[in-house]
Amino acid sequence: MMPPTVGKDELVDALPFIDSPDSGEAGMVQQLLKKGPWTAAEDAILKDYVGKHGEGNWNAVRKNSGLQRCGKSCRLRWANHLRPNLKKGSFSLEEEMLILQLHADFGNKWARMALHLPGRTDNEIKNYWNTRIKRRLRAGLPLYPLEIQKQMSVRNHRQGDAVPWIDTSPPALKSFPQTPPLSLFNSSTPLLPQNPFESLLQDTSRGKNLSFQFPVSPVSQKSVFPSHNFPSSAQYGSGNFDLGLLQLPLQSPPSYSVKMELPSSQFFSSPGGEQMSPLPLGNSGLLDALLQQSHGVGDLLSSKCLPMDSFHEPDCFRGIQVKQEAVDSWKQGAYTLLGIIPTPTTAPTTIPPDWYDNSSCGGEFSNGPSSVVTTDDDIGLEMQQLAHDWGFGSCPWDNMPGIC
DNA sequence: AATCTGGCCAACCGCAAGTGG
DNA sequence: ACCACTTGCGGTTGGCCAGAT
Repeated sequence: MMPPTVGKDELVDALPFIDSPDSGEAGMVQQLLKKGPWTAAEDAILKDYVGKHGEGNWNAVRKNSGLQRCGKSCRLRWANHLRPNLKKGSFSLEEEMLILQLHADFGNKWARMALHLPGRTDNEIKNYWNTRIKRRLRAGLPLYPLEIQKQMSVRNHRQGDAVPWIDTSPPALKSFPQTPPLSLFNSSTPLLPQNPFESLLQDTSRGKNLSFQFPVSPVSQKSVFPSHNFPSSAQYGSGNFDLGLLQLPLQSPPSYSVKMELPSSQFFSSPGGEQMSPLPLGNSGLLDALLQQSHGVGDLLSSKCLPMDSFHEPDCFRGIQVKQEAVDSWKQGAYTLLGIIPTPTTAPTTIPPDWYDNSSCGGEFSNGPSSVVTTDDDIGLEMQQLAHDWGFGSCPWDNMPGIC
């Protein structure tokens, strides 16, 4: 195998501060090429040269100007520091927001981003971003403000292409809140005393601590994520159970995930879901979905997909139903919460077959734009057990493609 | 006062694409 | 088509500085 070709400049670059061969001609006089910070004198020489000869042909700069710098170094110095109309100083707020948007659009395409920021260089933008990333990752904050995440989600879903993946790894549990628990089935009490996603709506790009609150069964006082920390449905027991408020640091909401592994019961107030406290529609797909699911329960009841009895206990549900309206918002990039994995404690329930057709075991079932959101990754196994308990010889969905 | 740490930034490095002989 | 060279890009490194310890 032939060794890779190495450009002259790279040879030069590999030998800092020492003599290096010039221009490939054998026996040429060795020239000393300097590295490191540029001096004002060198800048002046480069400026003068480019002023007379224009940009480009950077190796000629070295040859003709007397500068002891390689062509690459000259080009970089000119592009980043000497060329006219360069902006210096910190990025303005507008520039920062534009960078966020551009990064969401392009990813780490610094040069492309720089085209949209007159006077700024790719190196500047890259440095800004890298610094920002480190800072926010350290702080456990999402890289993008919610609004941009939503836009990414919309775009990603429409285009079906990959976008820079946001780490949705489980946030570490920081603390249990002191909020008095709510009774889930106290009809006079809204399920959610406040919009738990309110903080999500804040601009998080400027260092605000981002967190949100999900009501969660105290039985499972471990963590909303990861899902396997949740107890199985049996552990919820029956009848009323209280919700605690679990405060989670949010690294980033899923950008376009169709899988939100949350305890389904947290979203259910009472049969029909009418007591779900109103949440602002349109601020996020998740909010939309929450609204939709609250309606969806009622629709499920009315369509008799599930027996009424199923709704008498919170532990009937292992998933969240969101009706067709949610599909529309999903098509616009909203998070998907569609479908339900019913696990009634008393009777088997027919799951409409078109609700699932692929996806992985338990965690997610989907049907085109729809998706079933489940509470834990073991649901497939649980469902098999339920099928057994319900008297099926085998799990009725065993033969469904993609369902294990 | 000395040391440590993190932020910031300029510059370097390696690779790939483009170009011309 | 091949090769040498140039150019551009994105990742990484290292030095400087300020604030914290």
